[in-house]
Amino acid sequence: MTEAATTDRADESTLRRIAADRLGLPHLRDGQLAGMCALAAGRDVLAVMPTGYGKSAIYQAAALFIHGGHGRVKHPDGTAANSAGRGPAVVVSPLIALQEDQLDGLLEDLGGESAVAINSGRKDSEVEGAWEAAERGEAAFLFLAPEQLAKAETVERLAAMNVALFVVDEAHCVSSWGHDFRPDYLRLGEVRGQLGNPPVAALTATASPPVRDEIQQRLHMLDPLVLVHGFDRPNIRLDVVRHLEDRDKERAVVEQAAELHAGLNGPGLLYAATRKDTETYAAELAGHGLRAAAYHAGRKQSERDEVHEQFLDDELDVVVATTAFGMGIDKPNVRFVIHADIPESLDAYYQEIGRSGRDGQAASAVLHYRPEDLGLRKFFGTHKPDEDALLTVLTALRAADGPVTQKALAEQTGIPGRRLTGLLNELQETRSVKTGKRGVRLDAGAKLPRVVEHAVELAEARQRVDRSRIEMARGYAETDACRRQFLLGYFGEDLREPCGNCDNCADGSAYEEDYDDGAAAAAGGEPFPLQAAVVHKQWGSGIVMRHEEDVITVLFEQEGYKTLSRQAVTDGKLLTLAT
DNA sequence: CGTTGAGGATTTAAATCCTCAACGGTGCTTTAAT
Repeated sequence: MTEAATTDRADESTLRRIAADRLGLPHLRDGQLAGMCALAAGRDVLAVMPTGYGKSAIYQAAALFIHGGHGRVKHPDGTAANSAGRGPAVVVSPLIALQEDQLDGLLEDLGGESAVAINSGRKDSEVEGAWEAAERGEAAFLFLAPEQLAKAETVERLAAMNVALFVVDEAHCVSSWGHDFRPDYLRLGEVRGQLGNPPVAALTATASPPVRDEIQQRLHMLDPLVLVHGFDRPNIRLDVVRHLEDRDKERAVVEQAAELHAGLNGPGLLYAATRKDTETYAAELAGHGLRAAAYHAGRKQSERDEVHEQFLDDELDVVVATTAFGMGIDKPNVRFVIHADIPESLDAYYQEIGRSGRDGQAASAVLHYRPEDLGLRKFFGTHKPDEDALLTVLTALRAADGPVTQKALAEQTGIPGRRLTGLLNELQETRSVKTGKRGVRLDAGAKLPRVVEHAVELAEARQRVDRSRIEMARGYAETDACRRQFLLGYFGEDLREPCGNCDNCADGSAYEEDYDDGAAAAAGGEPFPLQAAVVHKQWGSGIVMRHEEDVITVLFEQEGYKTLSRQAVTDGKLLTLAT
């Protein structure tokens, strides 16, 4: 024990030295060193920290530590690995632009070919050069998108070089994109296995408890160290403006942008739900004399780059954007974030408003809300499984004798690769279909129509959870209580007092009808305290997320967020504390 | 689920009302045609 403790301290000082000397970080913030130590010792780490806090330093220092030969990493299955320490950290990043940013930063600090990237934006010769730098042991970091890891050759080539760490940046994408938009995100846990189960670092700026759980599960993380830091952003003022008519909302949004820009004397973001709306708002703001530009995925890459650059250089007052704008943006002086339409979840909302006030100065987040706007979010979240296609895939799997590679399956069924991945993800949820080293296979005893049915049920369950997340966003918009208490509660943080910096605190409604949690708990009157694990007769196990005067909100694993009447809970004995 | 725009019907024959279909976000990669 003592020996191990001494060694840990030695590692700690080595990591501090690496951070200071090689990454230019002489002072580490809360959680950074703990994360580095855990990773360097082979433990998985999930870091939930805002952009600019220094999440990346966690994996960077740990990777340099291992890559430099300090590693004595033991994999969770007990096998030793990386004693030579020459393999790179594989960093999965959702956007090529983010890969390039990270790469530039590392090359500035470390030089040479210490970091490389593999993506479609590079010439074949560059890609081959990157591979060779990694194979020589020169590159300590290799950046790529999850789609690259969908290619068997890529995974095989990586597996041959003793990967030091498996890093998933913007890890909330696993949960938010993996289920439809970018299905390769759901394969990362398997890929990790094929790479010999290196320690995983999952990094994200925002993730509510169920999203954290899903990240851990999908990446096959074992007993990870979960670090949550820098979550509350008290300098961001929170407001919600409710509207009945669309026209009134539109006018109010434009006026508000002009007012906030003048009042806070700085640039801001305006988020709208559709591309068309971003164009309309940008034109109207320009009519008010503001330097405004629209940003969405339908614009040319060159135009998007220009908007991005102008914004960073303070040459724009407002960027009007869809959700396409923002990931990786680290601009300190963004003074306001206005939402013309409510986002699909508070996870998305918190991430978007978190782009303001990074410098700690006063900033403002205003949500313009109409209940009707939730309809579009429901539509975006509606993806019913294609039962015929599922059956086609299952039939092909049944016909095959033993495991089939995905490539063969694609040829056989005529379903293109990406779509097939999505279908296989849905089928794998049922556990009747599994992916092994030699390919995909179907359980011998499985009844095909039953498997399809099961896959549909699971997809529907997921959709129920998504709907409940939309309902939580509605709850935020409609609450009379402190907005910050609501938001932080959603992320599992307990803010004891109303914040004093939101509209409901300002008009006093946050102090009325206040169900005093602390007092009730102290008096022994609250049988289900915040964060308590509970079991519901019908909905199974969950966690208490929120108390109000007459209702309790519980997050159920299978059903999502449910609001229960306190009366019914007390009278009907619906809930029991989990043991 | 809600908004929008086209087209037809109605009636203040030039504007208004109605119905119904279409549409709505996020990015990787690879390939074919200029």
